Amino acid sequence: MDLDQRIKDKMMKNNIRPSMPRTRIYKYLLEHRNHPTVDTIYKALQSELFSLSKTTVYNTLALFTDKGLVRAIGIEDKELRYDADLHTHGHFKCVKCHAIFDFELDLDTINLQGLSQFIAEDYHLNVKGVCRNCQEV
Amino acid sequence: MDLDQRIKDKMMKNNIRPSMPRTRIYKYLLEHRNHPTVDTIYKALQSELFSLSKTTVYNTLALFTDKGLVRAIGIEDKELRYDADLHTHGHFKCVKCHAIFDFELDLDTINLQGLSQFIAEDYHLNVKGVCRNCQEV
DNA sequence: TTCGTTTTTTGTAACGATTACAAATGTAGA
DNA sequence: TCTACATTTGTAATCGTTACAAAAAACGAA
Repeated sequence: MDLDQRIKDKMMKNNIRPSMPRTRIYKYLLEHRNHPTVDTIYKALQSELFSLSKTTVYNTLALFTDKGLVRAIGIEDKELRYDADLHTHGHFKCVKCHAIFDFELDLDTINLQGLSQFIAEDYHLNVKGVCRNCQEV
Repeated sequence: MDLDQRIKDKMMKNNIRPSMPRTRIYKYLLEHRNHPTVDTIYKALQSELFSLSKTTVYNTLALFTDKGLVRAIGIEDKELRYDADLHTHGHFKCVKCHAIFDFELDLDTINLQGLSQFIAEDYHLNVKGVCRNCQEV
């Protein structure tokens, strides 16, 4: 089964009608793991979806987030970024070059006794600092 | 030494001139650990600082954050919240009542091998879910 | 103290990401 | 095809935040 078909199946399984903008946006997120912003996605897809509206990108990402297809990551910027990678991982933001990196994270190793009173649904570990490249300068 | 004096000392130690708005804002943060927003602080202090400007609150909090007196926490909202509690802890946001809770967190228990390439300066663990009160409904 | 300089505060205007909303378009089923 | 519903679109509004320059306050030297 090819990628486009898998994307459609995934969407239908989550009660999302696989319209053209939606499948393109989801495909873009699957193929670009660099945590794009709404604007990045919008600009990238304009050439293939002539009439695409930015509102559609917003609507679609809100829908995806709601249905659990993607995660919104807000790491100190004012604009949200989106991530189709659902496996547990943290985000590192370099304060010098502003790039965002994924890093491996094993939630099981964390002592989360402090959360015993809560029903936790979603974990976001955001770390800021200096990335490898920027350390050399 | 009384609180006001300790606040002034703390500020001067961090190269922050202890002006009236600054000391009041810092004091407010020390006495209100519920992660207030800029607007909350602004409204609360208006009665005692007649001419206070919202810009001053923004400026002051940016300065405090820069000097390491407070931490800005951005937990999925568009507006930042501020926390004068510098001891390591996580933030839990209830998706039902939108309240934000602190929870104890031992960073040493986390396997952060994935960060070995980076120089980490700042950790933010944000968890979303349902708080104790909202579970009962 | 007084003058001149620097820092801080203030108010207004601008910015930018996001949302509201209603019209237009597309889609599915009878 | 017709009808009902879902989706997309464009524009306008919202709202937290920032830019900026003027006003006010604090400081240091003479």
